[in-house]
Amino acid sequence: MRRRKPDATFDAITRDERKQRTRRGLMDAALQLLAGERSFSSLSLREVAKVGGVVPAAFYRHFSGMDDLGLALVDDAFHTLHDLMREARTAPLPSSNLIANSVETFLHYVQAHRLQFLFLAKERVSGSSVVRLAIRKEVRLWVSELAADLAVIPRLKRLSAEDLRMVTALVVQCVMGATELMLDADPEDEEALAQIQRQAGKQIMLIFLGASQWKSRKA
Amino acid sequence: MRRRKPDATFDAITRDERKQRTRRGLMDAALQLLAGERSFSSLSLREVAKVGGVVPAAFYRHFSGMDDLGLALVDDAFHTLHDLMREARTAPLPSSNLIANSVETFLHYVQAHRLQFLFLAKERVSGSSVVRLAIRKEVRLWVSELAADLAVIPRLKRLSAEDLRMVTALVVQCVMGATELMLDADPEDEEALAQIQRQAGKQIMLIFLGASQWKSRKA
DNA sequence: TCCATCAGTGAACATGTGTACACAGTACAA
DNA sequence: TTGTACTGTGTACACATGTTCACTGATGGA
Repeated sequence: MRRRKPDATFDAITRDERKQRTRRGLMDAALQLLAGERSFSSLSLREVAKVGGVVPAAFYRHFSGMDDLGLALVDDAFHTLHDLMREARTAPLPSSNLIANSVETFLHYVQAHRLQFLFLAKERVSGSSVVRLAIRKEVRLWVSELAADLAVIPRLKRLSAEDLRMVTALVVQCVMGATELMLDADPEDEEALAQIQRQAGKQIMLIFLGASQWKSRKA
Repeated sequence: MRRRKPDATFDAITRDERKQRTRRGLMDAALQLLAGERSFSSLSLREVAKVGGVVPAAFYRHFSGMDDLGLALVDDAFHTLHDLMREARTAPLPSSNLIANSVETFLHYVQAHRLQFLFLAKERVSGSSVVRLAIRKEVRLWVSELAADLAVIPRLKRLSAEDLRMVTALVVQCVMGATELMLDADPEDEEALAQIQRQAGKQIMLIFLGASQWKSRKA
């Protein structure tokens, strides 16, 4: 019997490894189906199983149902996002046009993980309540982290905690909006993508401009 | 045998009127089903027909399919929104805290037409491409209108057309974000709603603050 | 070597789905 | 009053769906 599979390396195919692979396959199948105009809640278990190259019943060996798959996708996507944030924090900070650079970095990242962010953008607002709440929780967490990061910027130091969070929420909203636009745009159309990126950059700069003047007006 | 309709007047039931009524019934049925955690694309024609109090086949007397119903709902919802805008334009303009007032008015309106805005918020990002594109088109139109309205504000007069649109888009994004939050919140929880409203008001004031300083920095 | 474990199979089920059709009752124009 | 147009009904069909079950065959520990 054949044990060689045309894999990258000699297959050290432990059973667990194989299981992880089909699990991943199911998740990718769902993402791929989502890439079109479908929404996660309109996907059927059988459909996902078929694209994942597995019989419906086998689906249950990995997930208890579609909701479970959804939660796994949420975890996965935010893991990706978390990686970006960590990476960005340890990178050198050219304070000259930090904002434009950050926005550019972020949106490139979105492009590179298009399907995952597409999933998040869609299900954040329309998914089953389990999935939706999971996403919202993670987004809130993200806002908190970002607020902590922004707190060290001199111009924003004077803001109260509440106002800082308000500003951060606005920034995140702006970024999410730009993300949605990018996901809706043709991924090949470089110019359109650049345009979206430019506008988002301007908007965030404007927010910071407003924020730097904020307290003085209230005081 | 048909049920009595407890209408305001004796029913002067012309046939057209009756037809409009069941058509409306189907649209309301869809909205009501959407009120839960469902998304429009996961609704079935039969389901809508049942809640609308009509047999599946009768559905086709009013819509050619679910997509058609979706488009009708988009039209309807934006008609509602358009009414608000017109109303707001003709209202007296207390320029003192115009922003806070406008935000309050808008968000109250959202509450009053909860189901329609819920539909828009969900399908804007996740629906079938026909419905989604229809919504995006209307939103762009709305941004244009709003930009024209904002162009007369003294502080914003100096902005270029492109920058004005950029600012307006940011305002709209902020409002849509607040709308989503309201739709997710418990409609009974007055305090939570007020909190969302307050934050949105602050955010928009901050945007205007930034906008009023914008050109001077570029010049 | 042997054998328990377990990812994946294939068939079966009850139910839900979109759509088509002939039909029924009635508003309305003639 | 009569006839027609038309909204809504009931039934039927072919197919998709979620979930279950007994099964198979390879893996990997003993």
